[in-house]
Amino acid sequence: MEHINEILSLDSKENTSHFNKGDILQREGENCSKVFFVKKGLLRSYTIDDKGKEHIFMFAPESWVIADIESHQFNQPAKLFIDCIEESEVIILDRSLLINAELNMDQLKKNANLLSRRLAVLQRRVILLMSASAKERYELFLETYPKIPNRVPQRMIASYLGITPQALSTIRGEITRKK
Amino acid sequence: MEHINEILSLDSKENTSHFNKGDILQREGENCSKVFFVKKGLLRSYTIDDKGKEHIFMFAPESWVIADIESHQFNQPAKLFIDCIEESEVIILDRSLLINAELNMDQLKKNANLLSRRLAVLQRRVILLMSASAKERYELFLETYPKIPNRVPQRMIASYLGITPQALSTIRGEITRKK
DNA sequence: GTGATTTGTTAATCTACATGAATGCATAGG
DNA sequence: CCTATGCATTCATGTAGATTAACAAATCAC
Repeated sequence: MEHINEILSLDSKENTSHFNKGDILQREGENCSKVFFVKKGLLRSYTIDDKGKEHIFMFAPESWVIADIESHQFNQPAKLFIDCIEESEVIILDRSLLINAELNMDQLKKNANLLSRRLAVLQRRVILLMSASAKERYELFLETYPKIPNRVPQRMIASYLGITPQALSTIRGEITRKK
Repeated sequence: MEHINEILSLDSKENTSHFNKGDILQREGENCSKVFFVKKGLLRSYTIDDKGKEHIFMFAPESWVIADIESHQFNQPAKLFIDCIEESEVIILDRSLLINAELNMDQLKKNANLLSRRLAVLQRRVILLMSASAKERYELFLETYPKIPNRVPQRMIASYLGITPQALSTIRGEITRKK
């Protein structure tokens, strides 16, 4: 998979910022057009609904890109919070760089491929949310992202799956009991 | 919004195929790498789960593009069915055209923008599926796609929202009763 | 190290939505 | 034209997962 630093041929050292666990890189409502490339560590993006409940949209481990594309595209203030689950090193880019940059053909094609991948993943996620039970979604999550669960508290996995920590705990109980 | 025929500067008449209501353009399991641009009419893509239940992934009215990006990206047989809700005129392209075509800079940038739009829409959809009630999702659907409901049976709207036709009927009852 | 906060688990209850079945209407096909 | 099939609605019942609460274990703050 192509990565944004390859695409833009970034000099990584100069552009890298360092963050501690819990540091918030973007807040809901902020006027923000940043794109975050994770060199090291683990970020997440999430919304907080009217009842104060968090809903994790995605995790971004090493070499992933994370951004609030909806807000960028519709020129709205940020809908997503983005923060650090672990101590992280992050390259922060402005979206305009990706739009206006003098990218060559090859870089543009890589970028299109990166976007297509994300689309593919989201297509799968939507279909799962509509058609699969919480247990099925959890099991598929473990298969698809086997490294994430070791680095992330259960309650965040529950939040990503769209269920409560209690429900996830029960599911985990069922799975281990069966073995 | 840029459209795929602009991007590729297609001679639309030569490439257009005609379909009747109910015609199926792609079936699950097929080895398929097509992209469909809707010149006229209305298509939809959907999965059928183990219990035989349909889950509509998207509607594609005039000037929209519809494809099974997940299957394309991961080189898998199609997961989605694609068929006609209305009599339609469709430009069928092979995905390879979009990858390998000698697109110029401008076309590539338009394509990236098109992909970003779709990502933005899917980001919103995932967040809604996780955080909003069926009623909220229905009301937002009406706001976002005000023309679709007139052209599509209720059961398909229900399927798109991830609920049963009965549940949607009850919601509609509540809404009209309040007015 | 000690108290305080966060986390994971279990259990009792509640609720949004699914399921299944019955009914009236529309549309289609012979 | 009449019958058959599909569609929307309503209602009775079932259920996955939410909510609330209680508790033990882990982590954090100082």
